[in-house]
Amino acid sequence: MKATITDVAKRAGVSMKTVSRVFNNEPNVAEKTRAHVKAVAQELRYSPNLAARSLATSKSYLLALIYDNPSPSYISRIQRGAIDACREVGYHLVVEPMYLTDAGSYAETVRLVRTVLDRLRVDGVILTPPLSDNDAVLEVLEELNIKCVRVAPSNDSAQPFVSMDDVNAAYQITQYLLEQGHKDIAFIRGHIDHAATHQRHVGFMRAMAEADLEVLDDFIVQGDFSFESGAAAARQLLARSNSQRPTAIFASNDDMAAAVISVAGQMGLDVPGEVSVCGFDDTPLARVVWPALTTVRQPIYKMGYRAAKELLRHSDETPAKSQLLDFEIKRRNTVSKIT
Amino acid sequence: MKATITDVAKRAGVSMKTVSRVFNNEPNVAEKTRAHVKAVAQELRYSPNLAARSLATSKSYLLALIYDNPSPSYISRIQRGAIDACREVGYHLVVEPMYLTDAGSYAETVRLVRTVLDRLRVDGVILTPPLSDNDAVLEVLEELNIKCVRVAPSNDSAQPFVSMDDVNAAYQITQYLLEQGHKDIAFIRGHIDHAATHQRHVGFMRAMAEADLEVLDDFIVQGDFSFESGAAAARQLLARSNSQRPTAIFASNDDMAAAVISVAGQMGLDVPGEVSVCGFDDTPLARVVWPALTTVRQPIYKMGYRAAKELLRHSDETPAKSQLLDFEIKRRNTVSKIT
DNA sequence: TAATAATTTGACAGCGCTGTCATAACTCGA
DNA sequence: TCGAGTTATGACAGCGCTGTCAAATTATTA
Repeated sequence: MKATITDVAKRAGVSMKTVSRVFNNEPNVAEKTRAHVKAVAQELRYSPNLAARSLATSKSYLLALIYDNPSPSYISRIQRGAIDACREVGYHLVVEPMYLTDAGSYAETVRLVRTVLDRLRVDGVILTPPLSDNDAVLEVLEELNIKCVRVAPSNDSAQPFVSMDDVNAAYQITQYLLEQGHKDIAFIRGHIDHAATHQRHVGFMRAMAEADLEVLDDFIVQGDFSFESGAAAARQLLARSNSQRPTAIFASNDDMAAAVISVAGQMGLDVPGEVSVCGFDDTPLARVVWPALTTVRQPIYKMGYRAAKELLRHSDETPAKSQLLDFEIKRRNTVSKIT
Repeated sequence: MKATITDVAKRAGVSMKTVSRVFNNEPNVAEKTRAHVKAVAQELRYSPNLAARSLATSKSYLLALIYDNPSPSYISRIQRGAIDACREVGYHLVVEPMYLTDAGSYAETVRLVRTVLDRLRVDGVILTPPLSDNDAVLEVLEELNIKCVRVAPSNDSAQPFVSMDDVNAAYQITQYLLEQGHKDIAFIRGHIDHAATHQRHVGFMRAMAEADLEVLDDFIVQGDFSFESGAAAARQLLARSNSQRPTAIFASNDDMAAAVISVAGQMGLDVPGEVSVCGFDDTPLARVVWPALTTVRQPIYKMGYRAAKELLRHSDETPAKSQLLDFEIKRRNTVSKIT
């Protein structure tokens, strides 16, 4: 049915091994032979069988993206980046969501990770937050001896990671608020399991401290990155009387920021006239809400790309390297100057 | 390093074949033997090697999700459904985005599909719109003899599909608008390549026709499912003077509907007081905009699940079966009664 | 030109599993 | 108790490829 390497070899009048060499770009094949084999292969529509290759080399030519993150836009950007990197070298990406809550017990999830990896024997794993900080998962990976790159982790296990400087980004966007004359700035924290939650908080506090501004306890509200939690936080913050109300709210992601805008609208408060808002992430949502959200653009696609790239690197070259990517403050229309 | 079937066989004092039988739930193994083998396998932390299995059976235990759809939320719901179905039988999902425009020429994309499938030899493919109607891709699949299930297609190639009744859904939501007393209803069409675009249009027209209402040409505006296209359409529709303006706008997806709400807000028009809006899809966005959007809930997760399930069915059972799933009208806050 | 080195090629085993088919071990009824 | 029928088990080849290592060919040098 499908042409095999043997077919090509026979037809080209060479050994299987030579065909193999050609398809793996190995050296020591005469240019003439190489061209000929390629031609024959093309003619026969031959393409190597991954399974056989995999069995022979004990590599799977597969990377896994393991995630437990409810944001489709985040995941899909990571995914896209990873796939693009995979394609450059003929790899493929298998996606494995791990919804800890769904699966019942925590231990059960770890077991699922193990099962999946045990069977597939992928050549590398990309872990997104909050899984990138999950020690149990990391342990399984180590035990199974599978390379992994973590996206935006906080703890420093030995594993390499790709990340951006969340602290600095939060610091900078807070500074921007400060420059616009805001002093009474509230902060909505993200999900407590995410490393970024703490980092962004730290960045915010640092900027405020440097400006010698005190932050009221009441102006720090815990959210969980969901729209609903943002709405609840906003209601709490905006319910105050005029003089008591923050002039700006920095929500630590876009969903929560969108909720703030929405709640403000419902309460008849003009954004950015009466209250300024910033988010974090630059999800598609940020451009879709009105007014368009001032936020931090995370290089999410690039993180996925770089993570996969790192996994795909021949490890005999330079040692694994973690990377910090650039972010960008997107000034749009939800922040006004205070005079 | 990793335990193989031979190790288990030796340790359990049986042949490899018996171990194999146990792991494939084949009959004709004594209960006692079965239990013993399982115990030994557990002890050795054995799990079968997919690649070897794949080579021996010429099945890959892999399904592919091939898509060319810019909506992360759509894709991620399909993906999730498909993965859940895969897990039930130990399969895995590899994702392969195909961005026709990115790749340059159209032919090149088809070539990419072929390359990817040629190498991976997945056991089945799920195609989402608009790829589900792409004849060139379908042809490649046929030629490679790979099973496929299409999600929400329009044309009827022989391939099975999962879908919902878009015509009927559009019909029903239009009727709902009609029941609320609206007569001047505008419709924003989706991307012209998507089958759903036409189906929803048909449903809308049917409801209007049955109510003996004429639809002005100007009240049918072409969009492309993007927020921006929805905004443009909305500006055009809402710029009219009061008496000329539609009292309701039915956008054929949520992104465009969100744009309508946003533009209305910018123009100082109250939603739903002065203009009612409905969308289609029930994306997360629908609950996040304000007021919350009245829309049609598509069973997207379920489509992914069913599509994979169909692919995974032993084809010797009943023949391939296409399925039409249920939708649901979500009445939220963007439609008001006209008196 | 012969000897040596470098390059190119191929034979063959084996990666871990399952399909086929033969054999062994049981049932059970007469 | 003996075979016929049934169930349980195993030997072995081979899926399509690559790693190893030896052989053949070509290039280089003295």
